[in-house]
Amino acid sequence: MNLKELSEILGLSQTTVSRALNGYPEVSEATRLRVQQIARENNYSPNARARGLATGRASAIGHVIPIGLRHEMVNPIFGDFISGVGEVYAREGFDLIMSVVSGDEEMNAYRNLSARSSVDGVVLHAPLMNDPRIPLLRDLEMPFVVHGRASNEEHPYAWLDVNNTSAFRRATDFLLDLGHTRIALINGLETMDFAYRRREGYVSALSERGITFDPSLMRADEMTEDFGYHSAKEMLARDVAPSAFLSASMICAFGIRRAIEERGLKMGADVSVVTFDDDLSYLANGQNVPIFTACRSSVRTAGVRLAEMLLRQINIPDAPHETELLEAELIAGQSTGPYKD
Amino acid sequence: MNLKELSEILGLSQTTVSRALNGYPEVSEATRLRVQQIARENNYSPNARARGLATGRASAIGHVIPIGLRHEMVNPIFGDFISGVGEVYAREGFDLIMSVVSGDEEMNAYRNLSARSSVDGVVLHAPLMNDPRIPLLRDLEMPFVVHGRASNEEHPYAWLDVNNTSAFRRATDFLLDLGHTRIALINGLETMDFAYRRREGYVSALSERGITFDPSLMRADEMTEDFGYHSAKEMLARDVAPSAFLSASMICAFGIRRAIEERGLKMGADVSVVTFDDDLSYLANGQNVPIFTACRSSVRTAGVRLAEMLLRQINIPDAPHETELLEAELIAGQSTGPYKD
DNA sequence: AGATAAATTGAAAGCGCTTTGGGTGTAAAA
DNA sequence: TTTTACACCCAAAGCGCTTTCAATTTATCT
Repeated sequence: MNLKELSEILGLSQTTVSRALNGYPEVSEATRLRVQQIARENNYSPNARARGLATGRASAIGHVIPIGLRHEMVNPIFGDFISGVGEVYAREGFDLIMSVVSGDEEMNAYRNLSARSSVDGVVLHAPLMNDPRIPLLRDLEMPFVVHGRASNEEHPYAWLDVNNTSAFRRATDFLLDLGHTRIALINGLETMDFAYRRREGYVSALSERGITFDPSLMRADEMTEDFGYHSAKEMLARDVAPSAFLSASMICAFGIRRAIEERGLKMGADVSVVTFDDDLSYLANGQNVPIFTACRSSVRTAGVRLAEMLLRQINIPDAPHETELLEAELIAGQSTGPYKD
Repeated sequence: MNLKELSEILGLSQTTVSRALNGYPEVSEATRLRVQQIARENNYSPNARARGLATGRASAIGHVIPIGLRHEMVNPIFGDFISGVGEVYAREGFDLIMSVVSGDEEMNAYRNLSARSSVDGVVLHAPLMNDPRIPLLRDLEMPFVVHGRASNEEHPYAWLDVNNTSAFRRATDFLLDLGHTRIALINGLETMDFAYRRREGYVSALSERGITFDPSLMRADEMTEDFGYHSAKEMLARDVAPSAFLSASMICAFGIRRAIEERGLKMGADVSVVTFDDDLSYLANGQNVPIFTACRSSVRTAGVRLAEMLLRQINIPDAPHETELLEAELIAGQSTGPYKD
């Protein structure tokens, strides 16, 4: 069923039918109703490509997902984030186009989306401190929003980020207040902007209390269960072991807990753990009483906000770049307790 | 840069340029090279929508992700599965279009993709035992492949599934061989086909040894850490507690381990656990020695195969429906040991 | 009633590509 | 030399929609 057929059924021109369906005022209310009625009965929806060709808009947003060395987005937060943006796209009539490419093809993927003009804008994931994708997108004049920030980018751009620095500063303070002084940091890869900022928060909280950070208590890598486990295991085996851990993800925190319990210690009593918690739908941090004391910030909500921000930017191209900084909640759970000698 | 401009630069007709770029034989090798060269220099890629309109093919595959009551796909396996299919799409020049919709809108989402003809085919996720989406897609004459199976569907269709029944039968046998007889099943929602089949495997293994299954040892729900924890906690508190658990997902298994250790027991020694392991990139089951004894089957590989299967089906529409049944590996880890009184 | 304005509707162009159905020129065959 | 074949290239139609511009009808005003 296409416009032509539909208009023949109705005995109207394609023009009028198109107008009726798209809410233009030059069509009488009576015919509009009739058109909508018959369109529904015949299960008509305009062909997406034809409409796009005619309007010059794609009604689609691109998400480029690199795989290979950097796995960051093929990761636990991915599903929840997509569910957030996707909800907005569905509501606003946009498609979500995902390009999964090997890491070295990522820049080309953006060039391609632009050249084939298959999207109206893109969402940038997992920004690095120096992120070459940002100048590229600016060159391509492709609207974009960033989930996170790129510290060394000087021109303005639209972003939404969690205040990672303050979250980890508060988490560190929380542990310091409990009497812990040897606090380990199990971080994500520090070329990632968020990991760098978390480290900053951790280091600054320590130094404000006159504690110089101990590099041997700081590790950074991809945030797997295994990484958490092995890091904690090694540190706990030392003569002077840390009494608390700060983890960049729930998955890591599971690994840390495994190492703690394997050693016959009890999390919360003997060793404290604070983790960042992205509030994932399938990884609930306990039901009533949280398992982990955590900095919590919903990645799904971030997706919703970012999508709305991007669609606004597409509709109003020369509005100033929006930015939004979310504060994570620090929620107390069972994984922390006062320092014991 | 579009075809018209490019052909003007080259001093050729649009026809010839199009043919040169698309590998048609009616163009001399010399001009083909020249065209490709200039096209690359000018960073030309054909407009996706115009090409789609002209060819009648979308060069895109749809994935409909329901959210709301059934969260199954906004879940830990999602990222890895997408990374599998996405790799194939990228290689073959297909786009991946994702529709995130609330559960009750799912059927409409498929109708829409079809009516707007924005995809050439779809991948069906998380099939139910009676899945209304399958007859719908057949009605719409939309090519599709199913990740899993729908037990009560009688007409042939293309699918790829893990042999869930045999995997859980073998896992149960493994535990029985170790002397366990009170084995709990922590399953996914049993309206989901895979969960139903896993239960079948579990029950049949038990009955072959003359053990009638105990409904109080079987639970089914969404596979969260919390669900695993609470189920195991409750069962372990009984007078006659199970000595082994069979878990439908690593996430659940983490929760089961938590309950075990919280009770002061040791996983592997006091209580055994076998889990299904989807071989997720961020949830490695230990590095050298697996943490959990597990039925392992890579969900990423499943994605790759399914995507290839679907593209074949699109290219050769009247070929018979392909099907593929993968056997999961049963790998021995540290989470199982002989039954102790 | 006649003139003017407003409300409706249509014809046709155009979005950027592919593809059909010719053309033209050169080499091989008659 | 003329014919036939082939290699190479092009004009134009058409994919299904939106939108400009123009035409028609109906309502409003002297």
